[in-house]
Amino acid sequence: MIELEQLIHLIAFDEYETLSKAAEQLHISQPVLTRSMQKLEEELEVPLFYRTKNRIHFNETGLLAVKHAKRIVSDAKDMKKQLIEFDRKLHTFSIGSCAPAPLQYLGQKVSQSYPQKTILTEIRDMNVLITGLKEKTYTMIIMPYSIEDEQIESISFMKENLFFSLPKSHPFIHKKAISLKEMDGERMLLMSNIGFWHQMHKEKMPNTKFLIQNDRSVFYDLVELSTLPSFTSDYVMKTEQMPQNRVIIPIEDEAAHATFYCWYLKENEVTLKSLLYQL
Amino acid sequence: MIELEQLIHLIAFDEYETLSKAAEQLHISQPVLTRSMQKLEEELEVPLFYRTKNRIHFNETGLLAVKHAKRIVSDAKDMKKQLIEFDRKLHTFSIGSCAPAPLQYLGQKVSQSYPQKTILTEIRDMNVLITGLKEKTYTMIIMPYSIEDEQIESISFMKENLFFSLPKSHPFIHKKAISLKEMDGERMLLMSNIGFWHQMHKEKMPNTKFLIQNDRSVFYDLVELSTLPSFTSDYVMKTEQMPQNRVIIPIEDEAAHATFYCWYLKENEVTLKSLLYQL
DNA sequence: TGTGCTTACGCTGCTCGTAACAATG
DNA sequence: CATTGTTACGAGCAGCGTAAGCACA
Repeated sequence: MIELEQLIHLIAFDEYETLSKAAEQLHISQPVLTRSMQKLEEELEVPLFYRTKNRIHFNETGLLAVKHAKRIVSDAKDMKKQLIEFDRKLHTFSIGSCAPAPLQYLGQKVSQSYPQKTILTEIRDMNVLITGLKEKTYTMIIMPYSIEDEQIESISFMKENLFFSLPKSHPFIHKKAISLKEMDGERMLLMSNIGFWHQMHKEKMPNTKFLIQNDRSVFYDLVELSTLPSFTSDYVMKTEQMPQNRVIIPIEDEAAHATFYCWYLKENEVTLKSLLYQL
Repeated sequence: MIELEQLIHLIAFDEYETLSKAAEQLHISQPVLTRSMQKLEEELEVPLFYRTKNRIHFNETGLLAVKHAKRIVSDAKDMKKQLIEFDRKLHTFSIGSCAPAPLQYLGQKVSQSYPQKTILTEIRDMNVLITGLKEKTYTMIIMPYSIEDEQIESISFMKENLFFSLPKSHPFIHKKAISLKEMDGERMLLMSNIGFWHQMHKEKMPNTKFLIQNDRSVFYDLVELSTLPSFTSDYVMKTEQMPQNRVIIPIEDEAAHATFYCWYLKENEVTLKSLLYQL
């Protein structure tokens, strides 16, 4: 059987035009190349070169052989790449989410249920998530509504309710609840990367100027030191310390109350059983 | 780089299910297979097997690896086959003809012009010839009419005229010429494998019973020893000895006079120059 | 106890690089 | 005489098979 190494030599000779140069590029001695090509011809049982005493170049069969060789060698390299990628996916639990809170929660649960797996989490637009789930980029996605179709199953696993976080100087601090519309028109602090909540804010509060913060600690500093209103949620309040100088007021709108669902492919139900049991 | 041999081992293990059986089939010792598979895993940088102390079988990645391996190995084997076939075609001058006489003539010319080439000659139906020329099964074909299109060029190179060969007892022996129609209705001796002439005979002499002979020497014996009419041609008479007891009469019909043309692909014009010059 | 995989070990022979040689321009 | 390809030669080690070890049914 021919060897891949011989094919690599062949391709190098095609590229560098003389055996000497090819040998140099391959970091082998030139006689090795001579023999390698001789042996390849023997094994293929066809001549691949025209030879004169100190010059060698491809004949037509040789040129055809190069084409085959390139394909085979690239296939072999592809094989390695694809297997590594496949193996990586086997050991990765990939979660895509429409919002940060349920992602954080689910991430914890997954790392408990599958301690040997790498966990990969992302916040993305909902249409991207659905495509990704079907294409198996994601093992599981988190969505704010449920589904049940031929491929996909879903279960609810947490709720999140938004609140206004107002400075004590704010005129609304004595209200029992406030609507988004009532608050619209001010300037507000807002974290970036909050998934579908961001879209909701833009829609329901079109006249508000959101001062978007990428850095979590900067955001909290500003909440503490400024009189700008901001949002918070019951999940955030459970997991993070609240500043003292703020009044928390419920939001009336339906849109500020989300129920989150895990979506997963039915074909993965068995593998996911232990996790689903936890939720 | 992985080796094709390792992939062959992998495929054998897939087929025979235990290393021992695969090793036996491959005519190698079993430890060689153990090491070969270990090394393959190392080089691919992924585990391919589940192992217990005395049992080994594929994991999911391994099954995928087998698929890749099968493709690569079969490609490598294909490479050899295709190169051999390509090389063979390079050294073969293949002629297809509609009739035997011009084929014999052209065959001689070709073997003079390309003494290093293998010459392959066939008599086939004309539509088969044309397809074969386009598909490069034939280097050149011989047809009874000319052509000139985008791909194909043709030149005339010989004529052949048929004659009746009659026993001296035949009533027509004093005629200057006879038509096919006049002779129709008798029994006649005919060689097989005479290409398009056969079709012509059947069309122009529908009431004649042709006694077809496969063996050339039997045909000549019958011509000599029987009183059955037969055909001959100016080309045949030039190259073969004529029996004494026969009278040769020209045939009137156009259909009994053929001009033969070499057809070849324009792209081959350069390669064929020395031959074309001879014709 | 037989089957199957892995590891240990020693030997063979393959393949490497160096060197010498031949041809070419 | 610099460049290139082929052949000769000796050394090193890669990979082979045998044998021993270990687990399992």
